[in-house]
Amino acid sequence: MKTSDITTLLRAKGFRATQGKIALIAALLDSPSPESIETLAGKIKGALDAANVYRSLESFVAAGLVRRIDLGNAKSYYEFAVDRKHHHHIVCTDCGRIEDVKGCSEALDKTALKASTSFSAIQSHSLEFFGLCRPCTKKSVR
Amino acid sequence: MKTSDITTLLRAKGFRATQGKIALIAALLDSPSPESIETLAGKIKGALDAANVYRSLESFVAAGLVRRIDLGNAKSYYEFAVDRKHHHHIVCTDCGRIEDVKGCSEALDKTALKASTSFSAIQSHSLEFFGLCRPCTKKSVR
DNA sequence: ATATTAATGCAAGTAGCTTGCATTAATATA
DNA sequence: TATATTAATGCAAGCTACTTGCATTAATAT
Ligand SMILES: [Mn+2]
Ligand SMILES: [Mn+2]
Ligand SMILES: [Zn+2]
Ligand SMILES: [Zn+2]
Repeated sequence: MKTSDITTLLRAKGFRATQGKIALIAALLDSPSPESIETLAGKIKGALDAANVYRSLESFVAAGLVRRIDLGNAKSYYEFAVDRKHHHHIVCTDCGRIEDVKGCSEALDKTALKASTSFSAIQSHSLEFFGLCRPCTKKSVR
Repeated sequence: MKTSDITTLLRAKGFRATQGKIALIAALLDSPSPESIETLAGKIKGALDAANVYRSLESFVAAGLVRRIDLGNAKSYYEFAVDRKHHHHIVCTDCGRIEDVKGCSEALDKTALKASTSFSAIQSHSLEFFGLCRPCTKKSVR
């Protein structure tokens, strides 16, 4: 995706195409897996200060450009969402590596709702796996 | 579960049966769904100060007495784990109500691991649903 | 009863995130 | 192209959830 496309995307959602927001979207596009705010801030090298990295990411989530991922470790992670379907992740408990787990059984929400006694609708879910990646498995055997 | 049983349980895991730890376990036993630390601290009325509520809960998790649940909202929730199987939760996005979702398809981990290119094992997963409970659905229609 | 040491209370510190506000820069308008 | 408008920004201060250090206390072992 070129800078001009990012500009178009931002304007389509009502944002101004600022240096900071363009750099942030570019950094997210550059990442194959969800990135921490710290990492994203590093990638954009001061194009936005910390407070505005937070502000911009949340505004992107509200606009549907980006997804916030919760990996159970107190930090928020973000991934680009446009034309990228809902999916899940595996996190290595040793080194932190994150891999996409493509796809999602449609039945999950239905089954959970059917089993529920007090809920009338399920809007979303979060499913994250925790395990050991091959490099870390080798390390621990060594 | 009586106080004497809690004492036995704590000692079996190498803990001393202190007033604070007994009160904390009792509070957890009293809760049908995961509780926030703030709520637990309230329930034990000063039997432990805040720092030791954190310390004790984490030591219980390490000992397998308690599970930490992540509901995507920056806080940790805890639920009693002994003789209570792995399961999931639905959270009401409006009022915060939490309900257990019993059971878990064994296939989840297997499917994810099979699809993965760089992981050799999956140890656990977190699956939480977000939706609207009946009372809140009614409220929003009104 | 006494010794040992896990557990505790208190205070200070940290990480991740939020908010207020004056200034700046992106866009709209002339 | 110049000017007006206001979204976006930088900076500073503040907040919440949580952690850590350490002297004291109380649960258990002897
Ligand atoms: Mn992903
Ligand atoms: Mn539960
Ligand atoms: Zn899914
Ligand atoms: Zn499960």
